[in-house]
Amino acid sequence: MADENFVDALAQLSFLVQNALAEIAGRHDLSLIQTRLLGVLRDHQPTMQDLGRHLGLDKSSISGLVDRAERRGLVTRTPSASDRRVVLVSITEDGLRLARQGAAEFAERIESFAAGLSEDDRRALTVLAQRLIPRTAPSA
Amino acid sequence: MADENFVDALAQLSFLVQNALAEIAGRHDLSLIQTRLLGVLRDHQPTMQDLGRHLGLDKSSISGLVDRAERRGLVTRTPSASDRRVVLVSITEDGLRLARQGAAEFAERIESFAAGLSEDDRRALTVLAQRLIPRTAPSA
DNA sequence: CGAGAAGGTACGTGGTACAAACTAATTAGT
DNA sequence: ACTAATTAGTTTGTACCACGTACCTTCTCG
Repeated sequence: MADENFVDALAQLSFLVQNALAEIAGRHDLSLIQTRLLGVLRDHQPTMQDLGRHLGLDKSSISGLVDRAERRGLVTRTPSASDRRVVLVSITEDGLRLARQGAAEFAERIESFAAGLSEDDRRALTVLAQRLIPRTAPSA
Repeated sequence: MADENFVDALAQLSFLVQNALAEIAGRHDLSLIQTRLLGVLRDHQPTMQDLGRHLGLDKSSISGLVDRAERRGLVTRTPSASDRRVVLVSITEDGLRLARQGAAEFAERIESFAAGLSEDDRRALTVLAQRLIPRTAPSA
């Protein structure tokens, strides 16, 4: 396939972005998955199971993930009023602050990569990227 | 920043690609990092330290990684002739086969995402992506 | 009410990553 | 040339991440 370059470019770009993400997360002593956890919790107060779906993880993995985040005071568990089996996970003030700062640093980093791109280039890249992304792609 | 969309699109795209990679690797009972290991070894016969640089890992992490891959017969260690401290890592036939097949499946998957893109779109995306990638970005 | 389904947790296993301590081989300094 | 410092790799200990399994509690449905 002459499309080797295309596939390669996307792969390298994905590593570039993920490495930036991991590096920034690490600066705050967070792993990539913990960062994603906080990212999800910024806009939702899901059940453990919801989290599993969002992050593509088994429920037992979520237990541990939330355990560790809770131990660090980034997240809290609340029993659901309507179903006593269910646990709702929320972000704390500390967690929220971390999430916001991480997001800002990430945006800044991406911008720095894109320093050589014009406004039009960025728009074009944004549109092309969005056309590749199916409806249910996981977010940060 | 009105560039929120830009950053978001790149982040989502990176997750899309990485998830595809991880899923395909998992199909062959490989982790993402093992896949990258095989990818590097396809074109090089590096020392442990070289590998650490390529993959951005500590030498102790490389030891374990190569250990596990060697146990599965995907990789071999060879002592260097010129420096008896050094170990050269090579891919085996089995490893090579796995790497090639994985790469093919990955390319196919990416193509399927890009099904809606014209030839021109792909070229444009490739060029834009390459302009974001510094010369020393890690490869698959 | 009783059987089974659903939500979470606990535990065991294995991969991943790092730092620190260690061995062996090479290179530098005098 | 001989010691001192450096370099390559491994080992060990710790922590995180992910999964499957077993288990407990709570719901739901017949």
